[in-house]
Amino acid sequence: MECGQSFRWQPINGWYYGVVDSRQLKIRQEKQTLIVESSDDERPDQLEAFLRRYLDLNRDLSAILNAVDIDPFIHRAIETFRGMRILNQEVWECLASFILSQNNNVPRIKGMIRTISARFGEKVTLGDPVDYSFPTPQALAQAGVEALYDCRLGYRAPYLWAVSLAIAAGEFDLEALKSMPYAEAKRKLMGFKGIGEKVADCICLFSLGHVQALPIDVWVKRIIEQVYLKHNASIREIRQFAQDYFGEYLGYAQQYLFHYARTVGLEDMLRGER
DNA sequence: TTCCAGGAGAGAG
DNA sequence: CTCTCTCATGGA
Repeated sequence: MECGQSFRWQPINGWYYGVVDSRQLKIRQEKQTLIVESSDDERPDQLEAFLRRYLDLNRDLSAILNAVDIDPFIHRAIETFRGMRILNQEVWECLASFILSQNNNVPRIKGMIRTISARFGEKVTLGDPVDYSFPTPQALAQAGVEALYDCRLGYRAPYLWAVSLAIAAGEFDLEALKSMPYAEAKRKLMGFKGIGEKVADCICLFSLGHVQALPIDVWVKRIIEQVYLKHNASIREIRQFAQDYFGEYLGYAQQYLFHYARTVGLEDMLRGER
């Protein structure tokens, strides 16, 4: 919930509160049991099916972790954070959120998303705290680019607005994206201004199920350069190495390394070498 | 004050 | 193809 995939979860005295697909969820894990409340009036079996999908619980995690547990560095990350999974997020929210993420820090990304949700989303709550659904493309398109500037999105405002317009007008089919192979979906996404290679990979990994995708941000770049290659490298070289080295579950490997470097420290990773 | 943040577009070489 | 500059904003 806190590893930088979703910007919508907040820990409040032992629970996580978040908004997913227009419902507020309140969740807590007790050993092998997940305790869940939803603001939506939905059948328990449907909610369970939804969460299994969202939390990627139907995937054999140990098989993936065994496949990428190939050196002391990632081994330490895996034993520290075993259980962390790649979420299957709603595509539109993921796309819009990572447009806002560029050249930005996590607290402010969360703030921007909170602002546009409060202004253009719908209220959803279990009581306290109140939260808001992520605004639809139609809502943002209708709001106008000036209203998005007012949300302090900076130069990202026109990027988000243009994407909202294209989707609201039916010029871009989000559903079609889901059935495309990785390379095609990525290329399609990069057609938008404001979506470059890194953001496209985030969308592919966090909402389209392409676990081979590798978002290369400043942290992943540092990790591959300093821990593995031992020299500065281009994005192309980093991607080629990582694909050859970690294989088909590259996206999962990346998330463990990324989270370890950010929370424990890159220095600690480097010291971990014998 | 200066630096940096889950980058990307535009232009130059 | 790669390199460089610039783009808002706010927290450290």
